[in-house]
Amino acid sequence: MTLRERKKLRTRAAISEAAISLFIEHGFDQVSITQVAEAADVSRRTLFAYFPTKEDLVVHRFADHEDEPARVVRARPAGQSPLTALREHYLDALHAQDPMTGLTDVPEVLHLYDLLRSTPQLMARMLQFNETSETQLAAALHETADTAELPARLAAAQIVSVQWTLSIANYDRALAGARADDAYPAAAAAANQAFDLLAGGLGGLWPSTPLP
Amino acid sequence: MTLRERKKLRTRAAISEAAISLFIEHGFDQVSITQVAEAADVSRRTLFAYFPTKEDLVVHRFADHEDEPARVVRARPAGQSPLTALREHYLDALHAQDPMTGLTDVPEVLHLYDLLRSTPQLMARMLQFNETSETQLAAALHETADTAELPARLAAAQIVSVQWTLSIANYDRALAGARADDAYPAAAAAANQAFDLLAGGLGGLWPSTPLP
DNA sequence: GTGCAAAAGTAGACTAAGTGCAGAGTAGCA
DNA sequence: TGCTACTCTGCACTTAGTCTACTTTTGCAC
Repeated sequence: MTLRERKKLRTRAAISEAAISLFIEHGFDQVSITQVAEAADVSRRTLFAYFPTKEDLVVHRFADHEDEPARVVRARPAGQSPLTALREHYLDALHAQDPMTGLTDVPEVLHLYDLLRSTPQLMARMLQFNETSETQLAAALHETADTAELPARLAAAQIVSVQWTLSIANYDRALAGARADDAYPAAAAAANQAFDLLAGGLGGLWPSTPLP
Repeated sequence: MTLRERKKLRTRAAISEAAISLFIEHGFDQVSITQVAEAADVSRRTLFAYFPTKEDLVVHRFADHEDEPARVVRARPAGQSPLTALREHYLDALHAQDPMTGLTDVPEVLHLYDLLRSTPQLMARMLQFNETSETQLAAALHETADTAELPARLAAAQIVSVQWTLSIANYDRALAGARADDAYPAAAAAANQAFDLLAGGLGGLWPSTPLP
C-alpha cells in the first residue's frame, strides 16, 4: 500500500472520528460540516470528497454489513437451509457480542447507536441499507436455494426486517442500562423465538377462533 | 366548515398539485421550491407553512395510510385472527384496485409512483412511513390479540414489509405496461401466496436436506 | 356596514448543505 | 531532478429551510 493510499485512509478515519465525536457530544443537527472540517483539520471541500453527505460521516461505518445476509446464504454448507445458516450466524454474532446485534458494552458503540436512534435522518439512511441488504439477500436466495423470485423477495423482506427488529430491541435494552453479559440469555432466547416464528409462521400466534 | 378552512384546503391542494405535476414533468431534483411556489402562486414562506419539507409536497398523500394495518386489526370481527383480517383487507383492496396496492390504471397514480421509485429521497420517506405503520400495528397486535410484546413487534415487522413488497411488485408490473385487469389474477395469487407464507412460515420453502 | 382581534400571507435577510471550478501542493516515477 | 497525475484548497454559487417584522384577510361583535 502506497503512502498516498495510507494517507487517504488516515484522513478518512480522522474526519469520521472528528465528526462522530462532535455529533455525540453536541447532537447531529447542532454541529455543522464546517465545524467537522475544522476539527479534522481539512477543508470543507476535502471533507465532501471523502463523504458525499453529512449522514455518510456516520453511517458509512455500517456499509460493510449491507451484504452480510446475502454472503451468509451463499457461503452456507451444502444441505443447510438458508434460514438455518442465517440463524446460526446471528446467534454466533450474539455470542461474540458483535455490535451489529446490538448486544455490546463498548461505550463508543452505544453512544454511536444512541446518536442513530435520536436522529431521524440517520435512521432513514439505515433503513436504506436494509433495503439493499434485502435486495441482495433475495438474489442470493433465488440463485442458490432454488427459490422462485416472489417467495425469495418476500422471504428476504421478512428476514431482514426481523433481524433489524431484534437488533433494535437489543440496543434499546443496552441503552436502558443492561450489561451485555446479563442481557445475553434473553437476547439469545428472543433470537431463537424470532427465527422459530420465521420458520413456522405467524399462524401459531393467533388461533383462528379464540376461547369464547 | 368556515371560508378560512376551505381556503386553506384549496391552497394546500393547489400547492401539492403544482409541485407534483412539475416534479413528474421535470424530475424532483430539477424543480426548486421557488418554482413550485411560483406555479402555485404563493410565497416561498407560505409553501413552507403548509409543507415542512420538499419531500412532504409529494409523500403527504400517503400519510393517511400509515395506520391502516393497525386500524384493520383493531376493527376486525370477534374471533377473526389479525392475519386473516389483514389478508382479507389486502385482497379487497386489490379487487377494488386501490392505489395503495399498486394495482391501478389511473395515469396520475402511475406517474406519481414512477416519481417515487426514481427518487431515493422520496423512497426513504416512504420507508419511514412503513416504520410508524409497523410500530402502530405492533401496538394493535399487542393490545387486541393477546400477543406478547416481542412477537407482536416481529409479526408487525414481517407483515408490513411483506405488504410493501407486494405493492412494489404490483407497481413495477404496472409501470412495465400491464393493465390492471390483466394483472389482477396474478396479483391476487401473489398476495395469497405471501399471506400463506406469513402464516405458515419460511420453513416449507427450503427442506433442510435437499435431494443429493 | 364598520371596526377590531386573530389568523394567514409576504418580503427579505440569514444559515447551512452541497457543487463547480481553477489553481496550488504533493506523491510516484523516470 | 523534473514531469505527471492525484489530492487539496479557496471561493463563488445554488438551494432547502428558518427567523423576524410587516401587511392582508377573515370572523365576528356591534
